[in-house]
Amino acid sequence: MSKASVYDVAREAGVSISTVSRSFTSPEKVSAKTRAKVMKAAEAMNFTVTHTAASLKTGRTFRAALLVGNERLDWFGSLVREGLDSILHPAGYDTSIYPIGDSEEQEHFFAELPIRRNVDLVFVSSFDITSKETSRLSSINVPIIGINVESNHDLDGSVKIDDAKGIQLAVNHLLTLGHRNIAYMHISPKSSLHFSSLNRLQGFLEACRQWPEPVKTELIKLQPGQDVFSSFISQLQSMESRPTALCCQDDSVAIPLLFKLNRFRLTVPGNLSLVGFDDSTYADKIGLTTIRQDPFDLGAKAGSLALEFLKKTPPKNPYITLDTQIMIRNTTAPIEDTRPLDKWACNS
Amino acid sequence: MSKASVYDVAREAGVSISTVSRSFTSPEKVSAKTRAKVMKAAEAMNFTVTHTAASLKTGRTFRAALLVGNERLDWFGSLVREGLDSILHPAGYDTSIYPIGDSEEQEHFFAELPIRRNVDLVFVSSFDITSKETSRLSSINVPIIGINVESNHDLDGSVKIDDAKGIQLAVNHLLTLGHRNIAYMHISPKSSLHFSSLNRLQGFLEACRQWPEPVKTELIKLQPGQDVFSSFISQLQSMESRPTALCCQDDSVAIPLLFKLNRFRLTVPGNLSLVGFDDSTYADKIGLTTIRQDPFDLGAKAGSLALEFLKKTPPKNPYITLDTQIMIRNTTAPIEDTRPLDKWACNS
DNA sequence: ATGAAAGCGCTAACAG
DNA sequence: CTGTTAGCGCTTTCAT
Repeated sequence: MSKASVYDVAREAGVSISTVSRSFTSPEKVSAKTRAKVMKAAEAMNFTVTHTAASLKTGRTFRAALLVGNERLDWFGSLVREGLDSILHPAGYDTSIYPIGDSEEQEHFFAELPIRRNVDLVFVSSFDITSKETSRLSSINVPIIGINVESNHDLDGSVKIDDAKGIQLAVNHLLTLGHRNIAYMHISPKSSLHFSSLNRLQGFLEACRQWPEPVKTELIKLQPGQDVFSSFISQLQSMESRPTALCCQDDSVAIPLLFKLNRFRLTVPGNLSLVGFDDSTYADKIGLTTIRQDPFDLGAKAGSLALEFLKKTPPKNPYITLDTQIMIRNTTAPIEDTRPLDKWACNS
Repeated sequence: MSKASVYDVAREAGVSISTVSRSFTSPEKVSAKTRAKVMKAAEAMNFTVTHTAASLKTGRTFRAALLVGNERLDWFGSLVREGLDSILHPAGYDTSIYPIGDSEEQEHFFAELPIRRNVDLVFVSSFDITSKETSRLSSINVPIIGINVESNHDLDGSVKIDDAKGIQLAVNHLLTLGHRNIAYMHISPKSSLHFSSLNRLQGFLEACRQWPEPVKTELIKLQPGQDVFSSFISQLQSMESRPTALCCQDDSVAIPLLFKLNRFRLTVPGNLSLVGFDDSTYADKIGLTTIRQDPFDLGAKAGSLALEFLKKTPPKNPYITLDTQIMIRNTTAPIEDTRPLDKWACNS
């Protein structure tokens, strides 16, 4: 039976209910002997503290909400979640996901704010939340931590990476290898106007511009759902000069492309140096040079940050930017090793 | 302020707290006019029902626990979670993950059963739980649903796929294409003795055996972390005859292998037909023939099942097996199109 | 249809 | 160190 309450345990152990309660919540306030008695009785009766009842008294729910966009939780989202949980769960917090998807759903959520008084902590992960919404969110009076969101406005804390700096790592690697004609492939921003895509694109352009020698850049747009390889080959035709290197917005475009290139005998890095972004699934096994970010760590850092707020010792700097790192593997090579791209692009 | 309670709303609306409560929990028991008043006041004061307080009275926590192994939540796990949430969240349930990892953690969890009286629903997803544990779990007296677990013992319901049947689909496809020498590549079971790997392996063997003509089979073992391609090539050397087709335990071994094969100019399906399992990330974009399962659906079905139990209308058949499907793409071809494997395998 | 009142199971003063 | 007591915010009979 799962019906034992503090009263039952108290009776069984021959103590008062407060002693039972204390044995669980602040063991140091109970003599070892008494506690032992209590614990024994509790065990025998399969007693467990009911969180919901405790919440009522303490005002803490030990719940956290993770707000995400309604896209399928991808590589990034799942890892963020895990990182968060890795910190929060041991601290006694349960995290649930609140998908804030289409704008109707979103409107409803922010109007009702169903999490008000039901969570102690709110995390907002990389979705396009307006500042009006954040400010409304802040009315629930619990710490709000952003994970990979653009602005820190009305956020108690945030953890993010510097996308522009990341792509700069990629560009500089290519420039150092001697490449002077570099393309950037990205998903058409009209459909997914996530700021981090924008930052990567701008970071790419900026990094090329800053190089002392002239660097030629080409932009390749991808419609969502469109075949990466076909788009690449098609848009190559209309370029006046062919790039020797290609930066991709993220691994999820680089990997299928790399795959098709291999399949159609276009060698990488022989014909083209290729860089991804994320260091996500398969990047390592496949040998893709890419920019590494660690979503698990983003989540974990966000969790720790949040816990600090709860301790009433507000962290000195609650706005964290994590470093990215370039993982140099087998898809980039010096320009000397690269045959001119136009040798093959036209008749493929 | 987030402090409005039923009392505040009652005062504001000029009604009793019971009326406020009823307006939210059973609106039909309140006259439309009164309800309107209540709702207006509630809105004005940003009132939201506090779940924890409600739980205390109703005995329902509106929480669910998803027990998983401690491996990183992968493609499968994340999708199961999402599917579960897609049903449970709209029904008012919050799901949190309880990683039951190393055996110490596991022991502690099952000894303490910290979720007792704290969740209304328990899901157990694909990890190796012993029947003793399941039975202990069932002592908490809430519906327990298995997702992709082997035995239904002590489980109120379960949702799974038939792994053996799935791999059979793959084998029969290859046999129909004329292949009579088929290899199976799997991760060494000593490290991950998940039953579904075992079922796939056995299903493979069984399917080959059942074919009216003699079929030669080869088993290729993979140590976790070991390079797939190197293992493949190495073990090929010691085979007396070379397979023309290869079934992989799952896409996560097929994809890197396919990639390396392409890179090293070993054509698929020209030299070898290749089949994966899962239809996971990139399988589609890359054109991998594979067996499709839908973890999202597994989760969703599990969620619906659980909800039925809560309605006190136990579903007639709570043990569901979902179908798998073969996705025929570009990595399999008739035997006539396949050059003998030994033409290239030895000098690569 | 509405209100009064009694807890749900726990924690946290406050006493002793 | 331990016990008594008063709620936390809600739901739910039971009256009216």
